[in-house]
Amino acid sequence: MQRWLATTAKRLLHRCNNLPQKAKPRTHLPSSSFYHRWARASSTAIKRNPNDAIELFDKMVNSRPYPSIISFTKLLTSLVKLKRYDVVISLSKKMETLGIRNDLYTFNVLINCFCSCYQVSLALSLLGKMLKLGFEPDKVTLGSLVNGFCLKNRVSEAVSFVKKMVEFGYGVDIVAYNTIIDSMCKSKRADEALSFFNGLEREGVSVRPNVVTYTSLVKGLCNVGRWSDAARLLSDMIKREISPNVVTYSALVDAFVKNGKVLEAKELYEEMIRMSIEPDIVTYSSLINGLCMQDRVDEASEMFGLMVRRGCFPDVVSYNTLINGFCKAKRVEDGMRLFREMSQRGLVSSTVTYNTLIQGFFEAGDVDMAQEVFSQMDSPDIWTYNIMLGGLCDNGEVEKALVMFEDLQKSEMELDIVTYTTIIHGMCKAGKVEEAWGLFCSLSVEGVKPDVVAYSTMLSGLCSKGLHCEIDALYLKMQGDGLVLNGRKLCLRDGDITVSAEVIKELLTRATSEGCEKAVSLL
DNA sequence: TTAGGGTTAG
Repeated sequence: MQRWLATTAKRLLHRCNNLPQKAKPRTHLPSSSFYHRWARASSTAIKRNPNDAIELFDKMVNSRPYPSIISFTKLLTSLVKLKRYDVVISLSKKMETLGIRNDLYTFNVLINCFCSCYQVSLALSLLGKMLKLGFEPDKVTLGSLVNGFCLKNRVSEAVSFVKKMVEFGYGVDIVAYNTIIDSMCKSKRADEALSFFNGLEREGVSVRPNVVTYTSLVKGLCNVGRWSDAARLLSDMIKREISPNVVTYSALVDAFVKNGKVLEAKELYEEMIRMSIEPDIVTYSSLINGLCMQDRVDEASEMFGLMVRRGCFPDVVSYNTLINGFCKAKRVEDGMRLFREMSQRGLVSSTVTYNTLIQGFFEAGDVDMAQEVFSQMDSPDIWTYNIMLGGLCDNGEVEKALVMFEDLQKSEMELDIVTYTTIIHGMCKAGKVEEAWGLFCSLSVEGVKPDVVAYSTMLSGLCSKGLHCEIDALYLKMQGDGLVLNGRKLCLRDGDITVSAEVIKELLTRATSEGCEKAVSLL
C-alpha cells in the first residue's frame, strides 16, 4: 500500500505541475512613527534581552502624548515572538492602569498570549470584554481561541466554540478549522479529523480547505497507517486544484521514512526536483534520518553533503540527526567531529545534541569524554542527568554517580522516577541493596510515585539478596499502588499489558536464576 | 493567524 501511495503520489503530483500559482500579496511597509521605528530597530537587542523591551516601554509611557497604540502593539508583538507571554500580559496591565486603550489588534495579541500560556478562561473573559466595548472579534481572535482550546486538548470545546461563533454570524476562517484538524491528527485521532473534515464538506460550511488542511490530514493518516485514505485525500486535493507544496512533499517523505520505506522516500525526493519544488532543510533531515535508521550512516553523510551542494545549509536539527546516526552506529568520534564543525559554523548546540553525544560516549565506554562533553553544557536538563547517572553506573563508576545524585538532591532540579530508579539500580548492582531500599522507601516523602519499572528494579535487588521481609513490604506497597495480583499474572489497573509482562519476565528470571522462593510465591 | 525534520533514561 505504501508503494502504491508513492506511485499514486508521483502520478498525481506530476499532473498538477502546471496548476496556476497564486500570486503573493504585496506586503506593505508599516507606518512610521518614531517609536515604531525605534521598536523595530531595537528588536535585535530585545531578542537578546527582553528587559530592553521593558525599558523601551517605560520610555514610551513616560512621553507625552503617548505614542500611538500601533507602536505599543509592535513592541508587544516582538515580545510575543520571543514567547514572553508573561511580560506582554504584565505590560498590558500597566497600559490599562494608565488608561491607554486597547484596539482590536492589542486585544488579539493579548488573547493569543493567554491562550498560548494555557489560560483559555482568561482569554474568553477578554473576549467578553471586547464584545462589551463594541469590538467585533475577527478571524484572528477566533483562531487564537480555537488554538487555546486545542493546546489544552479541549478539541471538542474548540469544535462547539466554532459552531457557536458561526451561529452568531462571526466569520470563522479556514485557519480555525485547520487548527482543529491538526490538533486531532497530532493526538493520533486521524479518524476524528477525517470525519470532522467530511462533516464540513457535507454541511457546506462556507470555507474551502486549503493546502494546510490537506497536508495535516495526509500526514495524520500516514502516521496511523491509513495509507489508502491518505492517497485518496491526496488525489482529492489535486482534483480540486490545490497544489501540494514542499511541506506536503516533506510530510510524505517523512511518513515513508518512518515506515522504513527509504527507497520510496528517495523517489519522491527525485520527483520533487523534477517538478521544481526545491527540497528544503526539513526534507533533507527526514531523508538523513531515514538512512540513519537503516544503519546507512555513510549514505546519510553523503546526503548531508548533497544538501550543502544544493545550497541548503544544515541547522542544529540536521546536524543532530546525523550525529545521532553516528552515535547509534558506534562511531561517536565521527559524531564529535560534526559537533565541533557545527560550533565552528556558529550553530549553537542544543541540549538534545549534548545528550545524544554523552549517551554515545558512555555506550562506547568512554567515561572521560562523556564527562568532558557534560562539563561544556550550560543548562543540562533532567534527561542529561539521568543519562549521566545511568552511564556512570553502567561503566563501573557507581561512587561518582552517587556523588552526583547527592548534589542533585540538594539542587533545584526536579528529580523524576527515572532518576531514582537509575540510582537504585546502580546501588543494587554495587551490592548496596539496603541503601537502595532506604531510598525507595523515601520516595513517597519526595512526592515521587514508583512505577512498574521502579518496582521491578527494586524487587530484583531484594531478590538478589533474599531479603524476605522487604519483599513482603514491597508487595504490600505494590498492591497499594494499583499493581494487583491476578492468578499467575501481575496486571496494572490501567491494563498496560506490555509493561506488566516485563515485570513478570523479570520476576521469573530472578526467581529461577537466584532461587528466591518468595519471588516465586508472588506469582 | 493554521501544516513538515532531531535526542531521551531506569
